[in-house]
Amino acid sequence: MTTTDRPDADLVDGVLAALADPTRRELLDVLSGRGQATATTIAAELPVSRQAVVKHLAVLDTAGLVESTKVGREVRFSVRPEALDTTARWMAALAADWDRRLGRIKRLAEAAEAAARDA
Amino acid sequence: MTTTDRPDADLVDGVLAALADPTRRELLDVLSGRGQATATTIAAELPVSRQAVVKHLAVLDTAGLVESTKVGREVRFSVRPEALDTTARWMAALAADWDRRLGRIKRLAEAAEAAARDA
DNA sequence: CCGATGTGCAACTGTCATGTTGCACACCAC
DNA sequence: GTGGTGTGCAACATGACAGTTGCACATCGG
Repeated sequence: MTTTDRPDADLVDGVLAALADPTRRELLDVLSGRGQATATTIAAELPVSRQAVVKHLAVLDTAGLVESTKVGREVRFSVRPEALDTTARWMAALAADWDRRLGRIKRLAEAAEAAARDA
Repeated sequence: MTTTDRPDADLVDGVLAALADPTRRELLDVLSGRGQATATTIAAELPVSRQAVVKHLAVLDTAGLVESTKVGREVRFSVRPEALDTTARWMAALAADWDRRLGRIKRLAEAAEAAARDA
């Protein structure tokens, strides 16, 4: 069960890449707090230009972390938890996998030590 | 409960930044499979040089995802699940938070619609 | 129709991370 | 000691990305 074998590898890849940027995480905080917001609105609360926000939102959209709706001449964005949830589960499974393997290694080491004692 | 308020913000930041790189994730797969490995050993299984692996391991070490032990003239690395587990929990909590807020927004919207119907 | 506001697109710059190569140094076995 | 193997350090090229600015286009209110 390696990382790349999992079917949602692409999804996880996108989410991790998106969340790696602190500005994007802050942006998501603002957005999740408002429920709905446009790029212009969000930019007013962040130390970056509107265009920077637009680009970040594009990345987040590709990653499936936000969705957009056109209302008249403005585009309202909102948060989408599914991809985040999937990635969280992936990560928890990976951590459990590491734990399992470490336990196995440890048992093997102990067995080898016991064998060495007997020799 | 915003993202940056959480006490392990630095830890999460490091882990996310580290896991954002596909090569590092592949490296971690190799390492978790072997239990123990040196930079040279890992580089033999990846399409990058030993020096590249060394740099990646440095990042992973800073993020708390691996630990190193000097044995003679070689440095053996192994995986460390704690930081990964913490980040997984952080992410699950964030997803739950988004869900909660979306539910609240939805209820407010329905209430507003009902009020508009009455008017 | 017309000014105002919001959005989309494109070019440009600076910066940072990845990956490489070359060399010096430390350690193990014989 | 000596050759081989493993590691550390430094300089360098390069590619990706964040962020900015400027301008064109669409849309709403009066």
